[in-house]
Amino acid sequence: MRRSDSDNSAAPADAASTREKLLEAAARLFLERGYAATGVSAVLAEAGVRSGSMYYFFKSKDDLLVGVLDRYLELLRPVLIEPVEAATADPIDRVFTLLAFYRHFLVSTNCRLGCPIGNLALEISDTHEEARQKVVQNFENWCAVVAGWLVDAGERLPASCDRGALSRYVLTVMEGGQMQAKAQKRIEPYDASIAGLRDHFNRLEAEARAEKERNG
Amino acid sequence: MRRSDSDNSAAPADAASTREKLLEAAARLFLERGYAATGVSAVLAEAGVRSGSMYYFFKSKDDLLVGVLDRYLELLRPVLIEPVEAATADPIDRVFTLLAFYRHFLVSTNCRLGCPIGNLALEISDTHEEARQKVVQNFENWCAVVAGWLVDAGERLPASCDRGALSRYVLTVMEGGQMQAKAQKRIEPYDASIAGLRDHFNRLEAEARAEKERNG
DNA sequence: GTCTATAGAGTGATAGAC
DNA sequence: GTCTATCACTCTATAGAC
Repeated sequence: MRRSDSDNSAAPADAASTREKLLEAAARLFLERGYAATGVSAVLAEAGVRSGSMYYFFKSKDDLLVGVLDRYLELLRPVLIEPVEAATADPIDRVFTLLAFYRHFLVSTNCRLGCPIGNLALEISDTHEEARQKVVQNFENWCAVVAGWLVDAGERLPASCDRGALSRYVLTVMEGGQMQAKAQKRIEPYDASIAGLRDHFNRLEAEARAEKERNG
Repeated sequence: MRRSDSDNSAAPADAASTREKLLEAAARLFLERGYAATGVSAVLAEAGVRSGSMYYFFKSKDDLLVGVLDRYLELLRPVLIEPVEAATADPIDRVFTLLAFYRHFLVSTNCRLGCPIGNLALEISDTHEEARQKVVQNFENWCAVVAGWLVDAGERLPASCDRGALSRYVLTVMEGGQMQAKAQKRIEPYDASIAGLRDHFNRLEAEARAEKERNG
């Protein structure tokens, strides 16, 4: 399957690179300005790509959005989860290390941007069905990882504590905290939200310890 | 100041009504489609008003957005707080009655729309400064009311518990829960979020009771 | 696969008569 | 205060040469 000899059609050059540049530019602009407020022409300018090329890879602006959300699905583990697991061994600490990663991103952008998935979730869920499903998948995968850590925490959480439900609660607090940080352009609301969650975890861990003592 | 005799200029007819219709239409459409995705012409059609009239009351689309957020500031007490306080006397229960009001709104729209303020918060905070400040004011007023209830709860919460911080945490959970409900088009994620918060409150109340016992 | 050129509809906003 | 008409621009998307 060499393409160098008699393949005189569609010479791919670096096809991946063009597609990549479009996804990267679109992701950045959708995050900075929102989906509807970002014109295709802005994506093209940012990517240094011409209209014809974009519509070769993506059949519409909507399709580009779906591509961006697919990219986020791919990036979850290498960009977020693996660094967290490498940095932190303790399963409960991993949850808060993950939340600290988001904090770092917030601070490094002066709290202007917020969560890429969360922003799109609210903007497009009711009007772009395919993209909405990708948002849900992003949330699901995120929660599955966190739920795994909570399962790893074993007896450090009460036996009655539903790990899946708690992982979704962690997402709730993370997104709610980022929303307020973005609105206020200050990190404090995010920190306060995580502190609230930390307090909740402390109480869950205390209950688990008491449980353990009672049972010998 | 009668306007019926020699006032041959700018006969106000029902000026308020036109402005009102525009705000109502804009609020509905911004909620259903988002700010950027809503054209001025759609607002005009929905309100049954012509372009010239709109630009008499609002100097730009942005200005209309600010007007909508001002309207939400006005509506907080009559539409949300007063009904909650009328329905529920217990200060801590009032918090969860308020959260149940949002649940009702979510369910009644099949979880399609979410929180009007939260949606706009993420869409416009980074690009529309004046509107962003109105969003912040909406959040502040909401939290001030909730914080007041938490203060009313007195010794039912631990002495060390910061009521203002807790009110913001309640907002965090409410917004994060609505985001997931909207993304999934199901009420369950919202209910699970509120259940998580309820569990946290239960533990805070338990600690307050233990505190009280210790101190006589 | 990439380019240019452009279609065709829609955008926010304004002017000026009434 | 409301109306019509319209400007100047941007939007997404496509056609067809290379």
